[in-house]
Amino acid sequence: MLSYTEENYLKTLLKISLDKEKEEVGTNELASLLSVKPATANEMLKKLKKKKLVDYEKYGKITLTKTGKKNAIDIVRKHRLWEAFLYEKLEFSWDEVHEVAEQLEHIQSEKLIDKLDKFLGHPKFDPHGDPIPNKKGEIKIQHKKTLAEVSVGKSCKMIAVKDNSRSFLQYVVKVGLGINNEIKVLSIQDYDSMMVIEVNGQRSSVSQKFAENIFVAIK
Amino acid sequence: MLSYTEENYLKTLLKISLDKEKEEVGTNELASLLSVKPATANEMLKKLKKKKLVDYEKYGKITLTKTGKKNAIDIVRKHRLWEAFLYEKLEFSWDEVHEVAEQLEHIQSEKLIDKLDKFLGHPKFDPHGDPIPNKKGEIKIQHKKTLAEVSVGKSCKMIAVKDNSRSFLQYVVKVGLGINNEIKVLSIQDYDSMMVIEVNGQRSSVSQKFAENIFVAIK
DNA sequence: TATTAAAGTTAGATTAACCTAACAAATAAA
DNA sequence: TTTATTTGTTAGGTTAATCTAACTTTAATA
Repeated sequence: MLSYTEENYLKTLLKISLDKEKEEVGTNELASLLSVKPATANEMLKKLKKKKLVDYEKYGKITLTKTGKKNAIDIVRKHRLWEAFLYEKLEFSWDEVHEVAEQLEHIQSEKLIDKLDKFLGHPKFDPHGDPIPNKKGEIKIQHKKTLAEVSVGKSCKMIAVKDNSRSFLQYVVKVGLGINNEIKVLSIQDYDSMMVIEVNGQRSSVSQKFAENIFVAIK
Repeated sequence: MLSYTEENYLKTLLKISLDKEKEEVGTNELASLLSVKPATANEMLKKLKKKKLVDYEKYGKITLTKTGKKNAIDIVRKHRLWEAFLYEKLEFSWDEVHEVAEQLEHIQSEKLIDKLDKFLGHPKFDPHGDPIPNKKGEIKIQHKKTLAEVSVGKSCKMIAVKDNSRSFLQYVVKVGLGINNEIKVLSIQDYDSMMVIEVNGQRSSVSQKFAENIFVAIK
């Protein structure tokens, strides 16, 4: 049985390795994502190594073992199923679900998750458009493009967000964006790559940083 | 903000004071209900006193303060709402809901509970027949009789159970009993108060201890 | 390549929640 | 009312997860 804390370390390690193809998981980055000091993360890594959940040598690379990864994926599955529940059944807004799911993902009951999955009709994506792993731990990987890669004059459909932070999501809402919305790229500024986009008739100017955090399907 | 552990102490203190009218909450009993040693409970009591959640003097009585009680009731509210959810929406059986709700009751999100309450249609009772406190912390107290108080030849309706342990609940199910079932008391043994009861045509012999843990409404 | 900067590690301390063992107070029994 | 038993408390120790400060290794840069 894993502690709440151990689960969070595994989850974060998985997130780093998925988010960035570069695969370079470092103690400092891990620590900063978990809001702890590097020394703390280092200690936990030793503990997780002893438990055979990560492969790790002093000053070396950090990778999840097969077991570690399965555990991490299970947590992600729980997180996303809860998000779907909050959004679809309890009328939570898009940018509110993450925080509560951070707590719910640690509830220990296989039966609960199976039943929840069934209750929701076996959803494939969470409210942010991220795929929900199945019980076996398989994830449908969709190699997604970001809004930043769309060229002037083209249209696309928003399918997910990269950043799940509340501040970002609220910004997204403010621009009038949501999952499945059509986005038209009206212009791109050469100098700083600012984009003017149109969503449901609403025009907005967005930064490159913003555009890089919106996943889209190009028509 | 209360820790998981502190919440459990408050909840248990409330349970003791409600279950038994005698009101004698002792360190040992508290400790045993929480599966910790008396020394541990004692330490926590000092901590809760400092936080003004319990009133307590050395060797004296333990009582919840107003704040402590409100906190405890909020946890009970969450617990029972989650039980109702598990039972009604996720098809958990009657005897399975308690354990999972023990975890879910600690999720911190007022909005979540409000939404859940609404989603369930503001239920007044949990699957065991226990009243769900409202948001203000008010509980509909139903001074309930137990099956042990029913006399021979009389009929009654089961409305709740006193003991929420899995073993007891499974026994209840085995006897063919459930909330709202009609029970007829066919005979009571003078010597040891064993009862023969009939439920949906099924006759069973039950001990006094069993009968004392079934709450009923007498017709 | 030698030096500096960044990243990672170790040592020693702290806090919450728990323990055992010894002691003190209150209550019940003789 | 004195003694024995139960109940409650204190002291000192453990573990998980955190910290700061000092140190070491690796990587970057001059």
